Order: sequence, then C-alpha cells, then structure tokens
Amino acid sequence: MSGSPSAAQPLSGPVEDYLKAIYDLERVGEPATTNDIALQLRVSAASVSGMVRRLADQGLITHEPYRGVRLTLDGRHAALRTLRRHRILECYLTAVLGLPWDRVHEEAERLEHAASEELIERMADALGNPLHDPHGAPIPTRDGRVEESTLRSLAEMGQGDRVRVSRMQDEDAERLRYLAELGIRPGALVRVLDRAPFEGPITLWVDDAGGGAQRAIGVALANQVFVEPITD
Amino acid sequence: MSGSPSAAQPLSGPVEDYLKAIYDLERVGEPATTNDIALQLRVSAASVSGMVRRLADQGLITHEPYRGVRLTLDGRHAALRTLRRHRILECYLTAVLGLPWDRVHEEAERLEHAASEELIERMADALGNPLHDPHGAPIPTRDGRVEESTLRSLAEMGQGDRVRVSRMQDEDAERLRYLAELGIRPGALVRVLDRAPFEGPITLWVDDAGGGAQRAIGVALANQVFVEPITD
DNA sequence: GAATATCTTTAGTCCGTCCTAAATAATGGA
DNA sequence: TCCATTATTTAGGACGGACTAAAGATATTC
Repeated sequence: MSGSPSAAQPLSGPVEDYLKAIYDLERVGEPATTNDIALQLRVSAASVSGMVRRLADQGLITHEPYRGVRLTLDGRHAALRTLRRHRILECYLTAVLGLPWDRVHEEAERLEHAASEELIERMADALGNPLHDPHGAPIPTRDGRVEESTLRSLAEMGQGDRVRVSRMQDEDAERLRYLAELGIRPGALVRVLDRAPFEGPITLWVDDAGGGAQRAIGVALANQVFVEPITD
Repeated sequence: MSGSPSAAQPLSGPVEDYLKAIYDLERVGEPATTNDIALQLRVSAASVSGMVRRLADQGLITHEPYRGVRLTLDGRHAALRTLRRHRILECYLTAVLGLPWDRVHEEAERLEHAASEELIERMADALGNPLHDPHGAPIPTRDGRVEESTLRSLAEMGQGDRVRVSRMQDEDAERLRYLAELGIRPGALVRVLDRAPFEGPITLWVDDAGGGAQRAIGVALANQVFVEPITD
C-alpha cells in the first residue's frame, strides 16, 4: 500500500526472480499460488509468504490470503523488463558469443539482474531486434508488449497430428540438449506416429535435412515441448 | 583459519569488491588499512572491520589488528580473476557493443560478479585476448599473471618532460570524459610546458592528428593520469 | 612522558532473504 | 457433516552485509 505508481526503482535480484515466476504462473489465467511460486523458485513456502508481503507492500502484486497473488501493472512491467533482458541476453550469448544453446539460460539468469537497459538495447540492436529467444520464447518489446500465444504441449497431441515446434522449456539444460539431439528444437516439423497407452512413449517422425528420423520420447519430455498444429 | 587451500568456491559480489580494493591498495607495497578500504568502497570503517574478519576466516586475507590487511595467495587469485573479468568486460563493451568509454566501468562493475568464466573467455577470444583495457590497465591472464608496472602520475612530471599516457583512473566517468576531450587518453603523447607553483595548473602540449594543442589541468586531474617517460 | 588526535575495533541494530517448526485455513472424502 | 489432508501463514532464527555510537589502540605533538 506504499508503492509509487510507476517509479521503476531498481529491484533486487530475488525480487525480479519472484516477479518473473509470478508472471509465468499467472499466464495460464489463475492467480499464482504460494506453493507454485515456492516450487518454481526452489524455495520454502514460508519464504514465499514473507516475500509476498513485501512485494504487496511495494505495490508490485496484490495478494488475497489463501487465494493467491496477481501482478499489478507495475509488477507486470517489471517482470516484462526482466524477461526482455533475459531473452535478449540468451539471443546474444548464443548468436554472437557462441555459448551452447542449453547453457545460456543459466548465464542469462545471472546477467539479467546486472545488465543496464542501455546494454540490453545495444545487444538487441546488434541482433536486429529479434522477436524470439533461442528457445522460441517471445521477447517483450521495450514498452512491455508480448505476443504470449497459448501453445499446446507436444504431449497433448494425438496420433497423426503434424506440428511445428515453436518453443521449449529452457530451465533444464540436460533435457534441452537431449531434445536437440533428437532434432526437436524450435522450428522443427514433427508428426506423431504413435502414442502408447498408459502415459507410454510417444513415437514421432522428426523432419530434418536428410529427410527425417523416427524418435520416441516419454510424456514428461513431451510436456516441455510446445507446438502449433500445421494446417496445410 | 578455516579456508580451503585453493577451492575457488563462488564469492559474493561484495566479497569480490573487497578483494579487488585490497589488491589495489596493497600494490603500492604497504598492507591495506581499514580506512583506505572504507574510503575506496564508500563504506564505514566499522563495516570494513566486520568484513575483514570474515575474509580472514575464509583464508582470503591475513589481518594484523591495527596494522592492516594482506591478501593470501587464494585472495590474490580471486582478486585477479575478478580484475580479469572486469577488464575483459570493459574491452568488450567498448569495442564490440560501442558503449561509451567513460561508462563501461560502472557497467563492468556489476557484470563482473555475474559473468561466468566461460563467457569471459569467449569475449577475450572474440577480442583477440587484449593485454590492456580501454583505460590502459593491464589484463591479468587466465592463470593470474599481471604486468603491474609501477607508473608515475602526470602530476609528478616537471617542466619539459615528455611522456606517453599509459593508463588512467577509471572510476569517475565525468573526469574521464573531460580528459578525453582534451585528448588525454591512453597512448597520447604529452609534453609538460609549465607548472604553476603552489599546486597550480599544469600546462601541457597534447599531440594529436592535427599537430597538437595546448591544455591546462589541475593537479587533482593530473593525479589520475599515469604516464611513462619517452626516452628518445 | 602526557595529552590529544586519529584509526580501528567492538557493541548493538537493521534490513533483506532465506530457513524450520508450529499454528491456522481451505478442501475433499467418508 | 466432520475428519484428514494439504496449503498457507505466523513465529522465531540465521546469516551476510551494512549502519551508528562508543570504547580501545596507536601516533603525534608539546
């Protein structure tokens, strides 16, 4: 109840992380719950309760006890600024400095709290103002707009569906690397050949330069891959 | 008395800043005093006392009460790692991203605590492993060697002396910008035309592409410029 | 050598961010 | 409807890193 309206005073690293997490959880529609935030940030639920009070005091979120948390306009803007930083950094680190695809997330996670707005904009310019990061996530604009399409995960697809991979969860480097080895990365064209029952393996045909290859992955992995159906 | 010999466990930002400051102060020979560290880091002397105990506990420095502080081998290596990061970042930010010369110091000051070793090495490679940062400071090698020449400041020069600017203090952006405007930057050739008595202005001839220009600066400014005599 | 000035350290706080353990609220079955 | 489970919050602490005020050590000067 004491936050200035649009001050954009510098926020601490942890605060930026909370806001990002809340943004992410809230995107599915429901308010973000204490527990979800705790899981996402690998922090105890009690810690989240504490931080939630502080964020609410600063006017970055609203909190209905036992119900969950929503970003205010200020909070959303702060979250989007951080997200822009993060994703521009990911682009730059892969495209210009050649850091491996699966490790840029972690690096960006640290740099996003330290890089100035100016630096980020220089990187964005150097890259030609990209619209998506290397994992397919959309990059918010300077003024806080994002095209956050609600994508379906590959795990929701049925036999015969043909889809294009548009985005993947970037937190887990090992899974990311494995999926990339199978040819599953943003832009890839995939067809579901078969789905075994009882959450069994999903058999795919993954197109590539040499025609394609048959692959099988579990549901857990498929859940990290977001796709859009091909309509042709 | 409980630090592991060469662990290189990650250090916090503040700790890295203390080690850098101590390294810098200790370079002139004497142990770094509490007060000097406090002044350099713009922190109270009491805070330094507290931190000194922690650093000593971690085996990064040795402390003789009321006498001062010295880096251990571990501490020196940590300081040099941070310094390498800082200076490579400064190079990269100016040379590749075109950040203004006088502002890279503060940007690097933040990024140096967040950038991974790998990122720094990629930047160094992209730059062709430079030996000096944009302000003329030598860049420590990966294995912790530096050519720390003991330079004289421009303020120590007398009438008629001819010198090459080799390095300048980078903390103060405004002064840096002003000196650069006068043509005083690393590499510049300068002759002392006159020194007014009682700490008065120093009149210089500064060579440049168009022949050169006469300039006058105060002692305070001249103290921030380090030079080597030209012997020819 | 005593008095004074200057440094340094200790004592006691504070804030941010985390924790565990215990208390309280909401929810879903029987 | 009441009970058990699960989610959330509160209570109470820890730690790193900063502070001010006061006390102790060293240096300087007469």
